[in-house]
Amino acid sequence: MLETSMTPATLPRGEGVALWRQIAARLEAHITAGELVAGARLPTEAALSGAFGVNRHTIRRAMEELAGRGLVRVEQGRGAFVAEDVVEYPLGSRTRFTENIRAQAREPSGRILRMREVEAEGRIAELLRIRRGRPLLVALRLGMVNRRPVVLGHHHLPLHRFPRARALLQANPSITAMFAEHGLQDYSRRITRITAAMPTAEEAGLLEQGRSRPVLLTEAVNIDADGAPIEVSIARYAAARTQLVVETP
Amino acid sequence: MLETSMTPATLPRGEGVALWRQIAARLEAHITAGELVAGARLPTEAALSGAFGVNRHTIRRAMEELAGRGLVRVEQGRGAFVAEDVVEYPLGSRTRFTENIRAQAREPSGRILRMREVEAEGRIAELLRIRRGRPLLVALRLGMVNRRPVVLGHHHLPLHRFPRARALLQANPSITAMFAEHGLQDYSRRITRITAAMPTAEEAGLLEQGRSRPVLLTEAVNIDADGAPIEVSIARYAAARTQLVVETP
DNA sequence: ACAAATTTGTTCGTATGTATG
DNA sequence: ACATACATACGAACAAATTTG
Repeated sequence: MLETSMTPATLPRGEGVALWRQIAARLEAHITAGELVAGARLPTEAALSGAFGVNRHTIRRAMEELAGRGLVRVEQGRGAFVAEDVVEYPLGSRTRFTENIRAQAREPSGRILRMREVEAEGRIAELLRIRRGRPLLVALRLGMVNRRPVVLGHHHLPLHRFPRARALLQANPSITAMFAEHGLQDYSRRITRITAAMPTAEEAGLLEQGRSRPVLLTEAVNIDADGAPIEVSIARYAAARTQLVVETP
Repeated sequence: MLETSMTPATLPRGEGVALWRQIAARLEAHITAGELVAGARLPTEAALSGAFGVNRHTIRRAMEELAGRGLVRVEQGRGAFVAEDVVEYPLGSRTRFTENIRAQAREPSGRILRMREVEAEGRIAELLRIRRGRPLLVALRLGMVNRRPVVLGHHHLPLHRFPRARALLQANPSITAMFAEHGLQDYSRRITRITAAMPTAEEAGLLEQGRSRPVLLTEAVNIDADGAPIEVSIARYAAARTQLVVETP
């Protein structure tokens, strides 16, 4: 294991390479060599500081580096883990969460966290091209890949078009399936706006990421075959685990 | 400053126009008049409530109005700021910084901050489809809109194909112009990968944004008419000022 | 690592004027 | 004339986030 292969405790000091860099490089080598598989837990900071004969701060600095580069993920009170590989999320007209994840040989899942009915207003009403005051269902959905949360999306659905949305989503947390149950076999994504932001405490918790890591923020409009908007989603992706990919043919 | 021009503390009360509306209107006038430039910080709620002689709640109600209309952005623990206009950055095959900004009736500019020659390696070599060790020019370019920095890009250019890149960029910091000078009239963007990250201190400084605000991180590959990669750029966008837009026709 | 200061966010309660039926 | 609802405005206290030392 790690302790055995890296206990050669003596790191060269004062030779121009900071200790934390050397430690980060060693840990990285272990990870890329596959000795530590994705999701595996690293030794505690205390254990590492003992093994390398350095202060815990030095270990933390190395971890920070690795976390910053997305190789490990540190969770307060739990430990440090080898980062899962990044989910690629193509943004094409036929963007489907489930299909896309399956295509990457991963296991998609989802959960509806909250649903509430509101009146359409402002920007959402405008994007959906409906009048203000029309009833909307707003579903908060957590999308997961290999059981790890990746995306938190607010889905705005016009209830006059999808009257059974609430019940259907209750039973099956797939937006696509809900559309299909309403007779909508095909839809496409028309526009996606992307920016980045810091998560709220709740968002960070749900996405299982630190408060200090950013989220990708997207606003997307889905349309039916006739070009009529059917859904507006505002989604937050754990940036450390997601890469949006735009291919232009 | 603000205090002087708006201290006429006495707002007409009981004349049919709510205090918070009057305050919102005044603040709006200051903003649209350009006395408060984009990104500038407004006085604190306490200061404003003192200046106008009203309760803090009344100020907050006015702020809420302005924030709702997107004129200001309020951040807990930090203050209220005049909203910067967001640059829309379409990610299509013909993505050109200069043209795009001009199309939004804004003034684009750019500056080459650093250039250095390196040997192609790892991922960059792979994306450019050249052998490792081939000479590359890496140009660090700061893209600005209306004189505000927006994007910081590392442009990786194969020197065997663009031997005069360095001199040309020195004279004119436009990548497109440099391509044209080498006889490349048209090129297109093939793929863009997008994620988000926190900036380093240097990046934050150059982008004139706080270290606690995220950047959009993109990796893009540009190709010539024959589909051969000609440039790989790794760019960081000030997320608060940028929206990447993907339209799918 | 910790504490202090600053600033916005939230939640009580109170009071007043206006429109409605 | 009265009751009710609603928006406006003020006050106090506390919570939460950020910055600074």
